[in-house]
Amino acid sequence: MPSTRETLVAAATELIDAGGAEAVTLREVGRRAGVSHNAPYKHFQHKEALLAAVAAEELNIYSGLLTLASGAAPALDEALQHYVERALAYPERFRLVYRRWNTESEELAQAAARATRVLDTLIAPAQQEGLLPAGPVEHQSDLLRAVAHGAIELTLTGHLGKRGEARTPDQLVSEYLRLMSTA
Amino acid sequence: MPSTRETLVAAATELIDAGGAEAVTLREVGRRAGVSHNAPYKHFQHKEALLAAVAAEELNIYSGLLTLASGAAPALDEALQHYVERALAYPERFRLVYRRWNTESEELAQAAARATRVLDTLIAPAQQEGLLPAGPVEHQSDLLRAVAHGAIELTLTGHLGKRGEARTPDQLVSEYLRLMSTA
DNA sequence: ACCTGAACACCGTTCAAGT
DNA sequence: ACCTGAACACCGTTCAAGT
Repeated sequence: MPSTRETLVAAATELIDAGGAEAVTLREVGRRAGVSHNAPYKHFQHKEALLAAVAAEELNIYSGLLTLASGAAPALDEALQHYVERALAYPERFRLVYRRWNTESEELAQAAARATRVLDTLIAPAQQEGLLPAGPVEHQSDLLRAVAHGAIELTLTGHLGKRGEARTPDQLVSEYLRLMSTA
Repeated sequence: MPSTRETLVAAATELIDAGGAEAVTLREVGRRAGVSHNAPYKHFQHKEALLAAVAAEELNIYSGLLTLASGAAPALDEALQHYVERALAYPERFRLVYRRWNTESEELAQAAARATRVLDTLIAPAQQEGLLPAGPVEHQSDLLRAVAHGAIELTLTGHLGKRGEARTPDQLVSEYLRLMSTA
């Protein structure tokens, strides 16, 4: 049976999926977990720390998707498709992960470092195949993250496709890769 | 002398600049404007409508920057630099503009449509000079917006440059344009 | 070590009442 | 037409007290 802490994280995740991070109240989390409205304080320093735990969990899932796409060295485009797919499946978790973090969380910092590392690892092989331009891995990695993040975020907030053509983030990422490729 | 409505918008903008949209309370807005805590309801339907007014104002400034960069037909890169500069100068307004809007605001919808139109206008000339790939204007426009938005947002939230190299959004946008250019 | 219930200082929003 | 003050139903957080 799950610990109270796990139950609290699960309840918070439910609320996030249903209405976003702003819909999370410790009182409702407590209610769903079957504890009092301030039991969370025995497991987390404050509300922000509970949210950080949810964010770290989701971020680690992203890292996993970028890793195991096809065993050892997943193709970059395939890995990115999985990432975008996950973001659109759990949009409110995505937005939580990329919020400005108001609290210091070792767990979250490590998850972020891992995700960055995992993506970086996919860059060099793609460059060797001519799928991405040459140059510092960090540059290609940052640009790729900017495109993917911007496409997802603008779609989720409804700021893309105001002209009615309804382009999806994965189409944008694919097009980016196509334009960058010399292969 | 400014109307009460203008005073309220100014007070809200101050609070946003100081602490982000979440730091805005109608009670503090009223205090700064020298009115009661629910006077805002005589000018705005609810808090979200007040925030929408601030967002529309800033969005129109973006459109202006993209337009008048050099009179008639500003260079794309120059226009984008001004846009990025503005976003970094008023980061909390930027984040407000690109929030998901929870309220229907005609003012805001028009401001957004104008901004989209203005950016689209810059694309075709850039394509003719070989600065951007050929193809539908909407495609290049969406990609460009994704890169710029992602670069700015990831920087503001502290999710870029975890490796310590501290690349700025305008560097990323410049690099994007450089890689896309065939001129 | 973990949890509860009352309390505190806030919120956004509504409403009756004033000018 | 515009504003006020009291009230309502919420919050996050703290604290003394219980097991």
